[in-house]
Amino acid sequence: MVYDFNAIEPKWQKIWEEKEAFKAIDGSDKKKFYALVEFPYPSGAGMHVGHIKAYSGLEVISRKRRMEGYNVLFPIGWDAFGLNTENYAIKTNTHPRKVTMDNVAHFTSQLKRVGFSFDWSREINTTDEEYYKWTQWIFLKMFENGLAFRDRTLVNYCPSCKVVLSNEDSQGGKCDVCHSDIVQRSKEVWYLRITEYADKLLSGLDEVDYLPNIKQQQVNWIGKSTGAFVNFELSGIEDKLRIYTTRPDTLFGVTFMVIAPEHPIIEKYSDRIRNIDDVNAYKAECAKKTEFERTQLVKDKTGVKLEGLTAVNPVSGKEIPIYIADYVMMGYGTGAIMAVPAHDQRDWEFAKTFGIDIVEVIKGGDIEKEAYSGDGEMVNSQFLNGLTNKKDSIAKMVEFLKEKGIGEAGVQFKMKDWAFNRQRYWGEPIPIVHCKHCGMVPVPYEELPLKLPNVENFEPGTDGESPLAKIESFVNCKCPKCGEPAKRETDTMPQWAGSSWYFLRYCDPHGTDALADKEKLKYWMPVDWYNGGMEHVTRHMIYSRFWHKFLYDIGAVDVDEPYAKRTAQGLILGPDGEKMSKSKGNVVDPNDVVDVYGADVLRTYVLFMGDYTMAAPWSENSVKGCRRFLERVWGLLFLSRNEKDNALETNFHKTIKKVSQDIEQMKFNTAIASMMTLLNDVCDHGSITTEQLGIFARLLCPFAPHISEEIWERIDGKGLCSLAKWPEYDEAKTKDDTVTVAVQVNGKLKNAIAVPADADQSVVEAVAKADPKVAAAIDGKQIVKEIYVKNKIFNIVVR
RNA sequence: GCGGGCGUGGCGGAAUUGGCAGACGCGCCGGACUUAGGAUCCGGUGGGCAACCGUGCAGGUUCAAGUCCUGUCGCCCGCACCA
Repeated sequence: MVYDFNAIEPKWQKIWEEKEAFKAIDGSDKKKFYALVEFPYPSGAGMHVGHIKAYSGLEVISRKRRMEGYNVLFPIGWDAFGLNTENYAIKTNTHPRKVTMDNVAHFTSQLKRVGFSFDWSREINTTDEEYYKWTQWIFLKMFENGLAFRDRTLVNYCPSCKVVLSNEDSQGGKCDVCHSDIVQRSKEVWYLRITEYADKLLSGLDEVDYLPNIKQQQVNWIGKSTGAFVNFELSGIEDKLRIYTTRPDTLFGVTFMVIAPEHPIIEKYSDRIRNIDDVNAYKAECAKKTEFERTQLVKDKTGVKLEGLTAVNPVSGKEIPIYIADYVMMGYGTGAIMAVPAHDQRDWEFAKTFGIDIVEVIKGGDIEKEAYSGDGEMVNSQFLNGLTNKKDSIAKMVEFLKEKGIGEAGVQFKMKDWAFNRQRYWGEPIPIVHCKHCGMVPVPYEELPLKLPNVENFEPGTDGESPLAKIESFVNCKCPKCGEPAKRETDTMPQWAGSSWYFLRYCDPHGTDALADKEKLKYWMPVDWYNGGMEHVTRHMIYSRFWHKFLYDIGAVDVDEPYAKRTAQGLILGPDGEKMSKSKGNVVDPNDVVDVYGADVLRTYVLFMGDYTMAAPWSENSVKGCRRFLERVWGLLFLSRNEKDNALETNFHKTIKKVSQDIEQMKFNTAIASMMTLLNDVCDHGSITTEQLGIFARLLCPFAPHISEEIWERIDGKGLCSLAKWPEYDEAKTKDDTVTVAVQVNGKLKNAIAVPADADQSVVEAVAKADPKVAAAIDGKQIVKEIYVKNKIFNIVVR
């Protein structure tokens, strides 16, 4: 009988929904398990199979946990604010809210067809007023605590999207949304002081179980470095030039200073700088380039010497020149460096270009050829001379600097504060009022949510001005503090705001008194297992950990790290091996696969196609292989049923063990492979017991739940297969009675022999030597050594 | 330049972490059943007639190496003049 997925899959999806089979129960006595997948951004393109793979991992684990008796929270929602929706809305002249609703409907139908075991009763949407009320609430708390502030600096600006982007959103100098080149411009915008949490974000990694590469990437992004700040005196001026260095021990080798073109000291002492015209010309040239260009194009060192402004090396007392050069960035450290050409390649190149002295202070390299950055004996460094350990020499120098009051130890982070703003319509309004008398005044908590006005024209302004600025009724308001006429902030929050706390809302999606009820949070948090894409590791993952740590500090949540465990799936590449993209036309729509093969085949294939954490190309032929597998599983129902036969007992116990263990390690491909092997064994054997069929259905259920339910029902399994008890194995019964032992002579395989399991060496030896091939190989030779690894290998070394 | 990862049949990928390389699937070859097969079932399938040779390449350690060590080449991802 043919397996009709078109009838069976919707049947079970309906039953699960009616029975609320996957509903998470707040405060249940059962052990809780909170599985989180990254909620999708409902774009107009719909889901592609990559989404299905991303959710299928924890789908399998959640289903297994339920069968193991856990109270599982496996929620889903919509990260629906954002530029893509808004751009699409503008293009099609539809309101973003309408676009969002349509996209959510489309995504929902796609997800439901696949049969994911989400608790749909907890569905959330970041654009709901009752949701973004709390996003605004958190923002106000940050404002109250000095973590949200405005500043005028150079910002990353996307001329195409017409918005300011954070560092995280403009990685590689490209806009994350439209991939246009980023330009830098000076603008006053909102920031979140994430750098204040840099150390906590770093040390928190010690207590969580993230895949090592995920941790490493966050460590690199945070980019902590330890070193020292040193204040250099300027000849004839009271002011000091403050620098940051990781190698204060090389201070005796400093022969010049370099400051960033934007360094304020230039303007301050412009009357002293004799060649100020040249300097300004250089500055102007640098300003034309983006920071990206300045850093990306590693080319010849350029710069201009400041005539009339010099510094003094605080340890040698020598007067040294100051240059401006674009290889020093205003955005890192103090925007000024002490240059040690002998031991820093960039400084070395600069010194060579400008004919500056190169003084060796660490022995070990050839500083004529290149800078030497390795370890070695300190020379030309007075009280450091003779030290060979970097740690010692740094410590000694820092101590000296501190004693003399010219410097102190310090740390720097590569991570910068989070530019938290969009000059766009489709985002959470920032709940701040600008008052002439009172300055920036927060919208009172009881007035939240500050609703996004419903307007016809939401096109962005021409010069980085938010569309909200055009809406008089929104902009003009009364100051909450003094009551005088005031103006509302018109920037909205960036894409990442709503997703920075959504996992908390799932714990209490309909609560009205707090972002989530304290008791419910206590029960569900932290997230036990979070899976998502590598592309979010240095964006969403960092942002949400930051918000959560802040909420912990103000007592809104009880644990400081939100995610106990984090894994990441690999991409699904197109059939051509390229990354799936609309422009390449290699995107596979899950609906098309479900239409032809059914949901179970799709689910099984995305997990069978390769290592879950690695990229793998889509292959329609391999999809067919999974269909064949499931159809043969279906055939088990019609195989002869011999209830007394336990010939395959070992095979079943082995498979239960393998599947159980592999799922925990996300080795879904080998879990499925072992079920295929078992199926082959059963088919070869020609009969199965009802109990065994029940075991098979339950093992398969997390992967292919529809067919499993149907089989379960037809063999009169009790209740839903999805909630039936996960099969257990008996370790003793996973062992075969006889095992094959490979026999080698001098490490070369001669034959394989069958011996009783756990046989002694004497037994194996006797059987091995009786084997003709082995006997021939050792005939007339002297046996030097015999190595026996139980149940595996017997190696005879002869001479 | 820094950080992370990968390299195994025609293809996707396995290999209990040092113990029979190529599980499982795809594809391919042969056969059966068929009016038909791009359906299904059965058998075969790393290379070589063979001894043997085979995990990017070259060494090394070991009774034994895809796995460990040294060197080297290639590819992918992230960050990038970070002082």
